Amino acid sequence: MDELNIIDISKSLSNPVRLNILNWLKEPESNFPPHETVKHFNDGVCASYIQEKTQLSQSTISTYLSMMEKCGLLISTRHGKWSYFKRNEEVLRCYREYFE
Amino acid sequence: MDELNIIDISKSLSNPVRLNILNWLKEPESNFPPHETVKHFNDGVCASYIQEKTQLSQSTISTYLSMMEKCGLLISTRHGKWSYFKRNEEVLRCYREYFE
DNA sequence: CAAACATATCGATAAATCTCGATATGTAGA
DNA sequence: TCTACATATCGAGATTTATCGATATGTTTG
Repeated sequence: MDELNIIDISKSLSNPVRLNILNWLKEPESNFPPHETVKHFNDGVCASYIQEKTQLSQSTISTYLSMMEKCGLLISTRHGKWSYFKRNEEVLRCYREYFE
Repeated sequence: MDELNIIDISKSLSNPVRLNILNWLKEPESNFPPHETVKHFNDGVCASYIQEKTQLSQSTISTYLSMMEKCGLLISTRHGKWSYFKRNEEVLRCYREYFE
């Protein structure tokens, strides 16, 4: 992992809401209600559930999720009209290893 | 390590100059000239050497080093009129573990 | 195709950060 | 105590980030 990515990941992690999102996604079952059309959390949690939990505006959360995806922290998957987001554990591992 | 500290550490790490400083301090011998009054790097590197290497102003680097110390990333030690800075490996370990 | 809905993008404004020069503080030595 | 020097702090302007409402895009279904 190169330095540019480390900077962008660190920027994502330097905001409490974004840090919360990353933490909530560790255990979607206990932090979010079940999805209606998808019966599992294999691809993570849909954006609207995350937005609802944060109490910030839809546009803000969409921007946050997008920047977290761009730097690699999250993986997004589109199912119909919903976008699901889950943690990218491999990128997180690389980020940790950078500081070893 | 609580969330507040994670935020402040992430902020420190989200600036390329500060990230460089942290990396340089991994190997002071190969990144800095020897000190004159102190014959080792046991307490890290003095602020003026770091400032010189970054090419930023003295006040900027002093602020950077201070914020990196406040969040725990660095340990500072005063020897006479010089302040030495070294990595705080324990805090770095806690930071890494937070994301496991 | 039209309506409904989830998400993304576009300005805009307020707040925070970056970075500096100027100045203050602390320390060593004449 | 006076000077020199290393570091810290202050105040300010430029840049970036946070966050919003409005609007655009994409998807499903009647």
